[in-house]
Amino acid sequence: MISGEYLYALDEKGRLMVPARVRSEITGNVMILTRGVDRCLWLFPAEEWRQISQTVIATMSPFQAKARLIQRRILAPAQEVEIDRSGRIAVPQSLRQSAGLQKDCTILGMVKYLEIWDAATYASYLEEHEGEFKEAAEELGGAITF
Amino acid sequence: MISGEYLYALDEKGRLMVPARVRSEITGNVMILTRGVDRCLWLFPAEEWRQISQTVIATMSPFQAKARLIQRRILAPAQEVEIDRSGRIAVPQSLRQSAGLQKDCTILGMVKYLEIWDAATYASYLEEHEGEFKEAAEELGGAITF
DNA sequence: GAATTGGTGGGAAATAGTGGGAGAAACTGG
DNA sequence: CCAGTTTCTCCCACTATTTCCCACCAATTC
Repeated sequence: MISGEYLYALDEKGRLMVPARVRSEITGNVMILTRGVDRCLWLFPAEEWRQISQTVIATMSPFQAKARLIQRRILAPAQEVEIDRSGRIAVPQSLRQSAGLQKDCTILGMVKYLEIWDAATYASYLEEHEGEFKEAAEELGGAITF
Repeated sequence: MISGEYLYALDEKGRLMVPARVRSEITGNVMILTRGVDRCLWLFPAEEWRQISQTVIATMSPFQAKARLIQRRILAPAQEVEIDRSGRIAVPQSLRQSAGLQKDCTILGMVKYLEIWDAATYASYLEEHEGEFKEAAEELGGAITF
């Protein structure tokens, strides 16, 4: 169960901390980094990624346009990254660029995976979508009570 | 499992790097290069190509127009290319032209094969299809949950 | 305040990528 | 069929990047 909201800075070699809390929850020191659906990166524990990518691949043919699109946008950018002795990963140039990562990054625990956002981008995303969030909350309200 | 998104430049002799990560995943130093379905080239490990082309051929008759078309468009342009000691392939003029490769090329790992795009062409492809991608992702949501 | 854990920076070796030279092969015109 | 020219292929040398490791600083705990 990965959660928490963290702030770390990319260093000059493009490395980023994986929160200690998260490191202690996963097995091994290899994770999978790929583009997320919004302007962020997704960081998966290897096993979670295996399951998701298998599910996606199983429904895909290179001869169908939609399948190619999903594959190019989610599966293709995926790279294995190794957590070094200090608990950091190297974020490849291409991924840094696609999520617009500058220096400060917000890392979000999304239960089964992590999201990596440029801190400023994430702040404005939250602001812009606050209204939409409240609508979504209303909808859920019908199904969920405490 | 070939993945990753890479940026390399065609040099003046028309040569292009095969990413080191990919080279370490395949056996031998011969690959098959052909035209892809969108404005890109497909680069297959020899063994994968053998399987795919066999499958395609098996379902094709030279007496059917569609079959001839697929064969002309995908099978016919295929060429063996050799990876040199520095890890590059020479991209033949005709294929370079058909994918509109200028200088900077984006290479995509598509699990079983690679795609080679002109970097600018690929960037605009992604932009143009981002909306469509998000719709497709919503649909996937039905199939994939945690 | 000493010891442990978490985070940052940077040096050095290994690996990856780039450019270009030289010989081989292919093409062209006489 | 041959000589001149161009293109291709193979290989090597240089440069840039990445990776690995260690030292240090900060924060927390005992």
